[in-house]
Amino acid sequence: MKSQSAKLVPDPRDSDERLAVLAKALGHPARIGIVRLLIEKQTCIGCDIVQEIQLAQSTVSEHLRILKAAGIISGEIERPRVCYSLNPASLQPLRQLLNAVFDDVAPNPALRQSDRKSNGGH
Amino acid sequence: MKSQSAKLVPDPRDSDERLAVLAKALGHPARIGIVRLLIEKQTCIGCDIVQEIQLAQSTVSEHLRILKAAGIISGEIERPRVCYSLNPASLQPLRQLLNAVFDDVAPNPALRQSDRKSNGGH
DNA sequence: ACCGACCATCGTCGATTAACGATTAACTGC
DNA sequence: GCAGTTAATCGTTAATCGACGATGGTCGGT
Repeated sequence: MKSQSAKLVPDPRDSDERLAVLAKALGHPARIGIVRLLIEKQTCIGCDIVQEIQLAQSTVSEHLRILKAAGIISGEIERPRVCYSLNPASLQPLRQLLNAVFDDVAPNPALRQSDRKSNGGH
Repeated sequence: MKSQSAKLVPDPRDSDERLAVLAKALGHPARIGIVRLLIEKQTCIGCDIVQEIQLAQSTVSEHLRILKAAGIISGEIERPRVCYSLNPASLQPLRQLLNAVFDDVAPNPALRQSDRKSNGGH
């Protein structure tokens, strides 16, 4: 038994995996388009997505499935339609990573961004 | 003639493509790990990345190539090493999209999320 | 009770990706 | 010049992805 159920020290690799799943789910133009569509219309959308994204219905359905699996969107059944909506909280980790890239080392309170780009010599 | 050289109206699909490239480049745990490593150490790193990421040198090199191709990192040759560093500006579009996901759902006063899930009738 | 709308799933195909070892290239130091 | 270090590249293999049509299931309307 490896007995790793107790997560005293959160392995960064664990987090990497989750972040990669999120990023990968966004790693396709059609899925970016779906997300953008949901940002715009905000309210849930049904088969309109198939109209907007120029792909076969089954293909769009697959993209929706991937986004759903990553937790980025959620579909609410509303017969005979399905209403999709964004799940902003799910993207929080990825957002934090990107913010960290900008703030250089933001999440670490010890390292201020006083010398952000200075990095004088090297 | 399709005459699409003049971009009077920026096609959103164009942007989708670029965003997807960025997201896809981040869509792998090893590459997330590299980015995180660069956030931490900030200063450029050489072959230490191979040490940190538990993969063969050639594999790590390939991941670095993908990140470089997406513009997320850049490598500065410093023989016999190569110094890698993050390219924060490249991630700006993706960051903006994620911020839009958060902002657009919340601050819209017209559509409160009071009946987000309730959605009684329709 | 049937038809049509909407969506998910399955199976398939080609294209792409991930990983590795082996090799090559560029430079440092002796 | 030769050996050592570090990266990039090549070639191969297995796995995954993307797209599609076809199929089936659930509801609303007539």
